[in-house]
Amino acid sequence: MKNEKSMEQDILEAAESLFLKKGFALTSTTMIAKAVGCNQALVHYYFRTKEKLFEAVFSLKLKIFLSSFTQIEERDISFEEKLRFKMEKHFDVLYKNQQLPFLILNELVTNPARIASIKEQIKDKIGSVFSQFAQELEREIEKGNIRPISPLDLLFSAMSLNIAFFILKPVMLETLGMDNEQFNQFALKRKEENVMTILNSLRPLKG
Amino acid sequence: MKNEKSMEQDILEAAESLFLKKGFALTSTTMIAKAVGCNQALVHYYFRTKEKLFEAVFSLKLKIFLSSFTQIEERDISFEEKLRFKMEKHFDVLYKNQQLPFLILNELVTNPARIASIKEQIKDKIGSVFSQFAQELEREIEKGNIRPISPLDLLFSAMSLNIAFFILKPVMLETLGMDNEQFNQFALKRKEENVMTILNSLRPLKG
DNA sequence: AGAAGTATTAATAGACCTATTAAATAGGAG
DNA sequence: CTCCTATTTAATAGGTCTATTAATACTTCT
Repeated sequence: MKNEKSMEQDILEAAESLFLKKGFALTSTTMIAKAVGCNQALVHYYFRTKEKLFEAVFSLKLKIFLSSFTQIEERDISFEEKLRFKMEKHFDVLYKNQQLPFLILNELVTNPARIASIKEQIKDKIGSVFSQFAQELEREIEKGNIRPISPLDLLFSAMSLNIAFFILKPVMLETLGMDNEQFNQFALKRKEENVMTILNSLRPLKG
Repeated sequence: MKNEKSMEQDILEAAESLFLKKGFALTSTTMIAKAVGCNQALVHYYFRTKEKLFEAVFSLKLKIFLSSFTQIEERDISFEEKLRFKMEKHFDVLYKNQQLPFLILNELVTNPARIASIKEQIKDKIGSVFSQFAQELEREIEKGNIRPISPLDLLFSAMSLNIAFFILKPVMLETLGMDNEQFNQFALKRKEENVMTILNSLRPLKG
């Protein structure tokens, strides 16, 4: 009947859930243990320190989060279509990990030391993906299909719209009086709206 | 020689700075006292509890933050111009209070109870401003000057671009290896880029 | 100067947290 | 059954935090 997976896995999952909800500082190993239903010392037995446990959770989540960027679209489709797919993929990943952006930001702000390790994980992959993206964008601009814009600005705008939506979720729930179901409903529309906003904004200026 | 303002004011300011940097949970009254150079008990003497001290800081900051929305543009200018001014104002307020979005979000996530009081402060003003905005937008869409879009979506997109820029500041500093000066430089360009992105995206679809 | 009030400090209670240690228990191999 | 190892628990040291209390310094008024 019971979850026979292993205590270690249970602890990891409880930790993940709590870290995502509360962040590192507000989650205690005592709370994690209580959530699992085991002794608090056991948390330390498996992961030695709270810090190490957090890293186990965090690096896993970070990989998921970055996957939406690093995947290269292989099919032979237009730049705009590629951009659309990337944004949709990005949005989907966020949708499935709604608290993740907050967690990342929270740790970035409160414990910037942690950024160093992130940087390493990101650098290589992102670098090459970005330069390819920049190249393709450049070409489109030259062809006059797209208004002049720096690749960084474009990437930033696209990411901002998606990320902000989930970051601002708690604001929305409260101020608009939504529940989770309504929010998810809204998210479906919002995904398309974000894509539209970016694609429209890229149209060349005059004619 | 010394700052003669009053200890109370000093404490408030130190608290503000620390709360903005670290958030509520990671700021201790001991740290605040140390920053001011007074005894820790004094912090409690003036503000009774850490919670009350935080509220003093927070509600003040919140008013500043909301001011960019609630101000109505009086001049007789086009809808697009109004939108441009509002976005620029919004961006400016964020620029002057760069850590504020994070603080608000942080407290919203970790202590949602606090949202209740925010809601009250927001509701009346925002409500009327929003409905006027919606009305004007509706008219522009009917005239064919702007593609169909819900006022909520538009507001959200505009806010998202601005807020995300400052929320993501720590990510940028690290991954792009910027310093504060470079970030501020980038912000100037980014303000215009955000406005452009929104305005361009609003152009009617076909012709 | 001295009394009365305010501002500030030192000391500490009580709660909770992390991490460690040592002891209890379970389950398999011989 | 017995030993061995891995898992789990109880107990606790040592730290930090908030809040309170009692004592001291500083003002002001007479």
